[in-house]
Amino acid sequence: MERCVAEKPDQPERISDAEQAVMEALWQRSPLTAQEVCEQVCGPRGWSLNTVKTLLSRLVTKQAVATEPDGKRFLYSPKIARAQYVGTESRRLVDRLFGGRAAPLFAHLAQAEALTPDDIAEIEALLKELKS
Amino acid sequence: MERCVAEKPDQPERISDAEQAVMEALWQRSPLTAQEVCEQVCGPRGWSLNTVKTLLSRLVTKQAVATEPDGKRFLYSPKIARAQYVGTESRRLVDRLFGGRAAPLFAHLAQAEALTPDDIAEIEALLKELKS
DNA sequence: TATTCATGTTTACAGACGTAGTCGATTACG
DNA sequence: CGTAATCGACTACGTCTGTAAACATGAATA
Repeated sequence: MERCVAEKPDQPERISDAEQAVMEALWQRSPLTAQEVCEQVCGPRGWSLNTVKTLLSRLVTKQAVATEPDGKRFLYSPKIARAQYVGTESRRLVDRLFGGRAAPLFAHLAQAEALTPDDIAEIEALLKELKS
Repeated sequence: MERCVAEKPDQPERISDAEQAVMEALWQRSPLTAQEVCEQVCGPRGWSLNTVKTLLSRLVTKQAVATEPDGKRFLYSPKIARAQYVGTESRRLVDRLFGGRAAPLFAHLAQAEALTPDDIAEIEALLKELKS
């Protein structure tokens, strides 16, 4: 009887810090096996393959990555785009810290000398484009 | 013998989401009693006074708020400035998501129509100032 | 075929977090 | 003085995270 199992607009489960590292690997290239993901991240983070496998399955549960069987193993690929992730995360920050307005964030970055002259130039260019 | 107990540059403990709500109250006005903090936040978040008290003590442990005894109760005040908190948090985001460069964050916000014309005007003004 | 290897699945476990109840001391009130 | 209200301290407990070990299973190999 297929009773409505799909609850669509399930706001995407948060992706944790460690999980993000795995996502980054997949966003860079995919599909990958757990092994291959490990090759990308185990070194830098000092993780074991097991850790990566755990993170991958959690990400599958969270619907953030998809699996496709390939012989005895799985190939993993991201199911959400990096841009989307970046979007919700930065929005979260802007909401939490700046009452939802982006200008104060910008002001803060500027003040905190977090903006290099290059950044500033780049942003100016963007602004010009926005106004056209 | 005073064996180096002070470990100074103890990178400031993360402040959680719920804890931040308490901090916001204290940043707005301080010192406050637990009671008063609750008056600010319990309503909106549907918390009990106990919850606030727990959060306050966790914040004290984290060295994020200071206590000053006042008769039988305590007065709480922030020990870290909001600007500092905002600073580390936004830096975290920029690092995690944009490889530490602020321009891409800006670009993203712009693209995601998260920038109102007002924002844009404001940012232009800021830029002008930065360049002077 | 018996063993080893690779791989996904299950279980583990400590620490952080959200949310709050309980306890013990102090104070205020009747 | 006895009792209720207040307040901080301690305890609780389920979930999420970081990090992995143990297990099951099928494939490769000796």
